[in-house]
Amino acid sequence: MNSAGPVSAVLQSERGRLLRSGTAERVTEILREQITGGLLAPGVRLSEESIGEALGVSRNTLREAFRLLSHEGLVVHELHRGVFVRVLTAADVTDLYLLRQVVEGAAVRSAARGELGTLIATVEQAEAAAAGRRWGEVATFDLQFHQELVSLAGSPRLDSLMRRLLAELRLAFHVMSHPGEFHEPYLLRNRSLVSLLQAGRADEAAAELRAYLEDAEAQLLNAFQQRDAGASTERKPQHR
Amino acid sequence: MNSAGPVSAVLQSERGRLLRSGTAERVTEILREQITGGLLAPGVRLSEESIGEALGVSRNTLREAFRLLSHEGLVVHELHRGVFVRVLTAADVTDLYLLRQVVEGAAVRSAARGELGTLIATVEQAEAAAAGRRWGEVATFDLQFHQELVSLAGSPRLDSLMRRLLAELRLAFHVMSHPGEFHEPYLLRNRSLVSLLQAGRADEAAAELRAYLEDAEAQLLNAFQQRDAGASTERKPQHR
DNA sequence: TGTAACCAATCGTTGAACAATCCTTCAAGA
DNA sequence: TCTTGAAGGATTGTTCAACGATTGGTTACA
Repeated sequence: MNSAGPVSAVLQSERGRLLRSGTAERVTEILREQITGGLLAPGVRLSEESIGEALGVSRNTLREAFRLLSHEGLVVHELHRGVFVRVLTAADVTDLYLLRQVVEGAAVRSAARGELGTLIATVEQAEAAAAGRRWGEVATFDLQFHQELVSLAGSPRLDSLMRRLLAELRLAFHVMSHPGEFHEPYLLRNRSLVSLLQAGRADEAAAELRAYLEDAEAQLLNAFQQRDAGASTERKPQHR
Repeated sequence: MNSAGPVSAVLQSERGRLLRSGTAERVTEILREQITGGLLAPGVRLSEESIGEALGVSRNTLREAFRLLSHEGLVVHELHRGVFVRVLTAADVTDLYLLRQVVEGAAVRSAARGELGTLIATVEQAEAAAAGRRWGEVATFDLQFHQELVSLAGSPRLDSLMRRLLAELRLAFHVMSHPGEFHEPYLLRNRSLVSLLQAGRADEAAAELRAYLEDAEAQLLNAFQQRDAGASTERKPQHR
């Protein structure tokens, strides 16, 4: 029983890194990265044969990965037709932002007595990236900021929910002409959000967050309206 | 265009049931039912060979189903060891109820202007089941009530989140001696919750819900403490 | 022009095979 | 007695090949 000392505790935290493996999981990660990164555009069909060959895995293993991605909402599985990178609708955006309001709102309320150090660091990284006009990083750090905000709640399930939520949201970002720059104006608001939290003004922080999300949603929906308006004139059959 | 009447709407809602097929999905449903129903007890190992043979599906198909259940948190997948029905900890219960507070709290706030008809019907079905001492049905209708409460928010993602949440929660119920009767005292509170919503007293409804969930969580945690206390004396190796 | 029949491509599922890993057992040694 | 180490069997991880089922497109025909 004395073996359950600090050594054991440290090792236990590392255990996950050892056990986690599995080709299917790794394939899932790769595909998720490609999809959220925009390399696999929404609407594209993911053929079992071609992708399996490209990654050097068998169809069965690939199918396990597809099932996971389908469960996360990043791809859509249509029977006997294959899996397609999901094409989000305006309704999806609305739904995603409703969820963000709920999740991040709850996180902010419980973040008053949290450790804000990592949050501040991320804000500064984002600002540095914006100063250097590295828009890709700006987007990454912006999303990371909100992920860390939720993690202050200390709930594993809220964390993974937020992670999936943001992954889906990245699908939506790709409809815009300049997805990276989209995030830039919100860095100031991230900064002020942290300031309010530091000052312990939780109510104001919640209000600021709500307005933040409403604005971002409106801006995204606007981009979607432009896309849908153009879709009727241009010929751009996603599929079906 | 006149064909897009009520008939079309009904058929469209049923379309999913037609298109959805796939052995893996059906296997997933069966296993999920068995697990949440308690027939496959927490800690039990799900052997690929035996279950595959019992259901008459191949190992590959079964593994796809396992991946989905693992993603839902109903089973735990350990590399090269197999999948096990999840054994929840007290921390899991706390986390699940934190999520319920967030999700159902948000739902109640947006339920004031909702249609409460189905909600009332479910309460009455639960009360009838309780009068007949059909505890299994009481539990089912109680959970259905909360599912319908969330569905008032009109968010597909919130719906599926709540569905998975309740499925996991059922895992926790099985640690109690009389899982069915556990729900009975809460039927009164479901009823009063609806009454408050009908009266448009949203704030009081939210407060009632919060207290409701706090009580249920405490009761569940109590059952878990009893289990963990007994586990140290009895020899009851779940696995490992 | 429209419809029916055909055909190629792909998915859905199965079964078998082999490697990798884990668990159990048992024996050897301190 | 306790720990360590070495088989051995059992189960999972992954691949491969096969065949039926479904889909989408193309051709032939009325």
